[in-house]
Amino acid sequence: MKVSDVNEAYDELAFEPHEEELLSRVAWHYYHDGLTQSEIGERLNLSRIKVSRMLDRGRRMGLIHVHINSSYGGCFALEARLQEIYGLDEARVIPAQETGNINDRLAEAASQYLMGRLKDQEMLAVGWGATVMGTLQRLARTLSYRDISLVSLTGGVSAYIEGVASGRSSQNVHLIPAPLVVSQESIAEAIRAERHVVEVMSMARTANYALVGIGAVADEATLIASGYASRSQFEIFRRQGAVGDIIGIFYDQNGVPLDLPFHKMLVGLDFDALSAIPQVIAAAGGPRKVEAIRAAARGGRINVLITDEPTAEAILEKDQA
Amino acid sequence: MKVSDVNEAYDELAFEPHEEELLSRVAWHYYHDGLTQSEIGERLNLSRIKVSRMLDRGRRMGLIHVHINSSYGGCFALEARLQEIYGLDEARVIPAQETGNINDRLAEAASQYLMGRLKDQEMLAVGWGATVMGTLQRLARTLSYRDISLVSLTGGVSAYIEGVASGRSSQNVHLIPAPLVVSQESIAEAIRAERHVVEVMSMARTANYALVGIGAVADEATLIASGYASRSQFEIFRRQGAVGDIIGIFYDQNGVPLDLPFHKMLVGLDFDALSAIPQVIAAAGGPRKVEAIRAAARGGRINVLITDEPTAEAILEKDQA
DNA sequence: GCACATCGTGATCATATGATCGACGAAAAC
DNA sequence: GTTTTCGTCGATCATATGATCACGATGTGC
Repeated sequence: MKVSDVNEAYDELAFEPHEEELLSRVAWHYYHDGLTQSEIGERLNLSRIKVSRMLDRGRRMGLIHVHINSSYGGCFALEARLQEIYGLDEARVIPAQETGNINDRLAEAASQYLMGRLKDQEMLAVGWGATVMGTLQRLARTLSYRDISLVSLTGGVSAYIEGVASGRSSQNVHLIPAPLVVSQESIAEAIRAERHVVEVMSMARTANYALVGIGAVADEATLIASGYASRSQFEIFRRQGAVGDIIGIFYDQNGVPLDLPFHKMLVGLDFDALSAIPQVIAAAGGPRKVEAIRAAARGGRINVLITDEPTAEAILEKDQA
Repeated sequence: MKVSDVNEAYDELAFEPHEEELLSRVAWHYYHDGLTQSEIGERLNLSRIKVSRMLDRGRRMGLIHVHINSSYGGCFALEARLQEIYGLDEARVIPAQETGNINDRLAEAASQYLMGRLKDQEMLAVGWGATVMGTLQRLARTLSYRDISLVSLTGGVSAYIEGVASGRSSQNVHLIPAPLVVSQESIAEAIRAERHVVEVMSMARTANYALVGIGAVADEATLIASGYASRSQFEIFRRQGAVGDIIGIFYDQNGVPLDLPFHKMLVGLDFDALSAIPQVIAAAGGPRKVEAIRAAARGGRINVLITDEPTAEAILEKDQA
C-alpha cells in the first residue's frame, strides 16, 4: 500500500474499499479466529502496531460492532441516562416483563444490588414499604453471613423485619419500637423523646446505606392498605401538591417535602437526616409511581434508583424536553 | 464437531437469569464503556479474574457477539464473482485460515449473516449437517430474542436442535419427528403421511429462509459418520454421477437431482419445495466440497452461499474458462 | 463416615495490547 | 527552495489480559 493512498483516503467517515477489505480481514482474524495481533501482522505483512491501529479505527468507525444478545442490553442505555439526567450515583433498570409481580422483581434486583455492595459489618438502614420488605427477605441470609447490622429509619418496621432477624444475634437489629404514624402529634413527640428511640434514630444516622421505597399518592398505596392513612387524607395531600412519599414524608413534584400535619405524627427520621446517609437506595416501579420517582430523583432525595424498564422510559420521557 | 463438545455447549446454553444480567452488565461495561476488567471488578465487586472468565463465557455462549459491519464479509473480489457467475443473491467469503475448524468458522459467518437478515417473528427452516448445527447454536439467543420460529426441512434434526430450543416456548419449534432416512420406502411413505409430519412440512414451505449444508460424496461425509448411509452406497451414488447432496438429496454436476432409491427413503422436503423458499442459504467449505458447492450453485439450488476463500477460488477456477 | 472427583476461586506470571514519543516523509504555506 | 504542518510509522514501555497452578468448598459414591 502506498502511503499517499492512505492520505488521500483519510476521512474519518469513509475509507478506501481496499482498506475496508483489509480491515474486515484483520477484524475477522482477531475476533472470530482468535489470532493475536502479532499473528495477523505476520500473516498479512503488517506490523503489529498497525494491526492494533486498524482494529482501533474499525471500532471507532463502527465497522466492528459488539452486540450483547440479551434482554438486559436495552436497559443499560436507560440506566446511563437516568444517572446523567438526575445525577444519580447509580441506576438499575430491569427488563420489561408482563408476567410476574413487579415488586418481587424489583426486590430481587435490589437484594442483588445490595449483596454486591454491602461489606462485612456495615450498617443498613431500612425504610418502610412492600418492596423493602421483599428485599430484606431475600437478603436475610447474606445479612447474617456478613454480620450486617440493621436499623430502622421509621417506626412500623418491626412487623415485617422479625422474620428477617430470626436466628441472628438480636444486638445487630435495632428497631424503633413504635408504629410508623400515631394519632396525635403529642404522642409522636413523646415517643421520639424516649431514650431507646433516640438511640436507634441516632444510630440510623450513622448507617452506610439506606434502603427505602417510594410511594405514590394513589388509593392503592401501601400506607392506605395498612391503615396508616386514609383515602381522604391522600386526597388532601394530593391537593397540596404531593406526588409521592419516602418513609412517610410527602413531597411535591420537585422532591421538596411538604408541610403537612401528617408529618408531625410520624415516628422516624426526617429528610435532612436521610440525606445525610451516604447512599440512599430506592427500589420502586410501576405506572402509578412514575411521578413520585421522578420527583424524588429531581430533588436529589436518592442516590441509587432501582426500577423497571417501562417506568424508566416514562420517567425519562417527561424530562427529555 | 464431536458429540461431547455439543453436549458441553448445550449445558452452557442454560444459565440463571441473575447470571445473565451480571454477564450482560460486565459485557456492556467492557465493550461499550471501554472500562478495563479491573475497573469493572471494583465497580461490581468482583475479582478481576472473575470478570475475565465471565467475558470468556459470554463469548462462548454467544451472548456477546462481534459483528463485522461491512457490506462484504471480507473478500469482495471473490464474492462479486461468485454472485455474478452463478447468479447468487449474495455470497460471503471468509478469509483463509489454516488453523481452526473450518465448519466452526463458517457457522460463525452464517450466524452473523442470519442475524443481520432475520426480522422479528420470521420463520427459519433448517436442514441437516454439522455446519447447520453450529450455526443454530450460535444463533440460539438471537432466535429466542427475536421470536424466530424454527422448522425442520427433514427428519433427524431433533437430535441437535433441542439444545437450541431449550428455554423457548416449544410452539415456535416445529420438528419432523423422524430420522432423516428410514430403511424402507414404505416406512418413509407412512411417516410422510402422518398428520403431524404433513403439517410440519407444509409449514416449512412457508418459511422465509432455509439454512442448509452441502455434503460431499466422500467417505468423510456426515451422512456416513452418523450412520445414515454407508460407504458402499456412496460409491454407487458416485458412479451414477452424484457430486454432492443438500438435505439428503444427491445431485449431479449440474445440480440436477438424481433418481436414486435412497431418495425415496428420505423423510423431508424435495428440491422443488426447497426452491420455493425465497432465500436458500448454504454454508459449506473445504476442498472436498468444491465440486458439490459448484454444482449446487450452477443448478440454482441456492440463493446465498457462505464459504471460505480457498474454496471460493477453487470453485471459480473451474468456471473461469 | 471417608475418600474422591469436580468445580469455583484467587495468586502468579508470561504474554498481548495500546499509550507515548521521536523520527520520517509528504503536502502546503511562505 | 525552504519551512511549516500534518499525519503515519515503529520503538519502547506500562498496563491489561488470560493461562496455569494450587487451594478450598462442595457434592458424590463407596
